Amino acid sequence: MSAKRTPRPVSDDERAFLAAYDASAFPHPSVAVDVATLTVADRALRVLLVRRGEHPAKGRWALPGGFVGMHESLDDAAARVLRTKAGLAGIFLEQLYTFGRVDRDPRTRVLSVAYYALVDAARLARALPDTGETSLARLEVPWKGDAGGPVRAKDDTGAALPLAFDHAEILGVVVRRLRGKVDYAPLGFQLLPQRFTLRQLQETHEAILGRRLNKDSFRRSVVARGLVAPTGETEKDMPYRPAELYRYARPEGG
Amino acid sequence: MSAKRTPRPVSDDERAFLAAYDASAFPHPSVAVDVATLTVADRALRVLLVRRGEHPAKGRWALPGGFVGMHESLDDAAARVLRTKAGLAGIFLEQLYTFGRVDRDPRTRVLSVAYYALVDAARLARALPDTGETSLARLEVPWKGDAGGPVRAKDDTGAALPLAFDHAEILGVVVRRLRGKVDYAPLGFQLLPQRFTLRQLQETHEAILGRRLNKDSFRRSVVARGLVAPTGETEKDMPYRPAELYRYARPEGG
DNA sequence: TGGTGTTCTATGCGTAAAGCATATATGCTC
DNA sequence: GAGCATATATGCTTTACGCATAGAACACCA
Repeated sequence: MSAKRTPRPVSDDERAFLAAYDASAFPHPSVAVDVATLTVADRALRVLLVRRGEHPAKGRWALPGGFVGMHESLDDAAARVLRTKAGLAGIFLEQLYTFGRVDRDPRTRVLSVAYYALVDAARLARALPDTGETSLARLEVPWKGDAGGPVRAKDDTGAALPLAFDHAEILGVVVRRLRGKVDYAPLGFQLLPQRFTLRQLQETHEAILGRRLNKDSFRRSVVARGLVAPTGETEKDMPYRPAELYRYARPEGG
Repeated sequence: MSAKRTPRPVSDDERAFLAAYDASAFPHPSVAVDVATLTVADRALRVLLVRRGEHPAKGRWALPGGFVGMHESLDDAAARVLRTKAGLAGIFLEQLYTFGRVDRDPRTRVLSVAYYALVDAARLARALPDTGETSLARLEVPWKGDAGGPVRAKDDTGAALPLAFDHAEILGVVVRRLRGKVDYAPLGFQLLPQRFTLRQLQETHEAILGRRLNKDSFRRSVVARGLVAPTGETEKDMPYRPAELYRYARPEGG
């Protein structure tokens, strides 16, 4: 979304209008960004949650978030949240949806512009201090067509984590978005290290989609579309035949 | 997005926090909604624009919009704009994307939550008074892959209409969204009257996609997926063999 | 009244892709 | 070197898509 600013001639008339404009003439909702940082580990889709130490919803689990400053763009605000609250920078980050129910925050009217980020599991594990105040929750979303609705996040013991605000709804939207995009957008590569096997890529897609895929069809489709390029290397220390390592290849014109 | 509000137990501790909370502690961006109302006429995708009578961007063409009130949801605000500025109610309306560049409005920091609405051309023509202050601009968007970027809106003489703010960018996003969704979401039906011929449906899809489709494949795919049901009626007063009229049929489980 | 023109609708066929099964290859362990 | 688990390659079947052809329905016109 990096659009160039196109300077526009401003008349004296308009200049006078702008000088007289009172931005605080009537109250506006507050605006926050919330970032769902996703990864795939143990064949499951996971999301980074932080335990809230402050009111409201103190003690519950929530997506990292923060209010939007007056002089930063939405994309910049989301990147700032991701950097300061998860220690991650330079990874895939895209706007998801804006949640605007009137009573979604008990403090006051707060809109949430939700973003989602994709990282490979190893990098996320390195970035995260294991303080107990963060969790990499499993997202288990049955297929059930397009119905959607909120999602349950579980820790590794299988216990459901209580989520703050409408964050369960946000997670439902993000999973459906990923499922819709994974077939044509290079999402899986963002969830893997630079070199990966085709099996890893397939398992990543399966974790997103919540269902198994046909092995041969998946491999043929991926290589026929030129999405991946072989590196010549193979994985190491496998107790069976090692697979070739591939890398992401932009399909023509990168 | 009609999520049920789930009441949550509130502790005395939290009650005290909420009572002391100062919502105006620091400045927030203003929030507006802008609605792109789309239809298909003369085999072309068209969007409803209004000429701005006030600063800023006075005299330029813009999407109908308005600020979000403190006590209305985003969806409600978009429906209100659509009702009061275009005289339309009860039609397809969905959130598109939120635009948050810092300098996108010269007055002050204004975020725009963009929505798009779909109507059939006859209904839109009935709702619109022909005052010269509104325009049903053609959207001509070449295919050029996924690159995107701003879009040009033209009136029926082919003259380009100058757009206010970043509304050309919004139109670019909405066209790409429609192109991505039309294959699997029931968008075309929203742009047609209740009864329509398969040819009309195909031309609607072609207008959205900006390219021609294969007639036989389109018909087979649509009927095989059970998206449409024949009504038994046929069109009338055609100078050639009239086609059967169909209606939208929810694919299983409606 | 019957021919002409245009579009609708149905059918068949060749190609491409997807799903599925089978066979061979490779590297580790014992 | 035998056994094992997985990778990789090949072939077959089913399904969808693009394209061409043929008959059907209606208005128009001589």
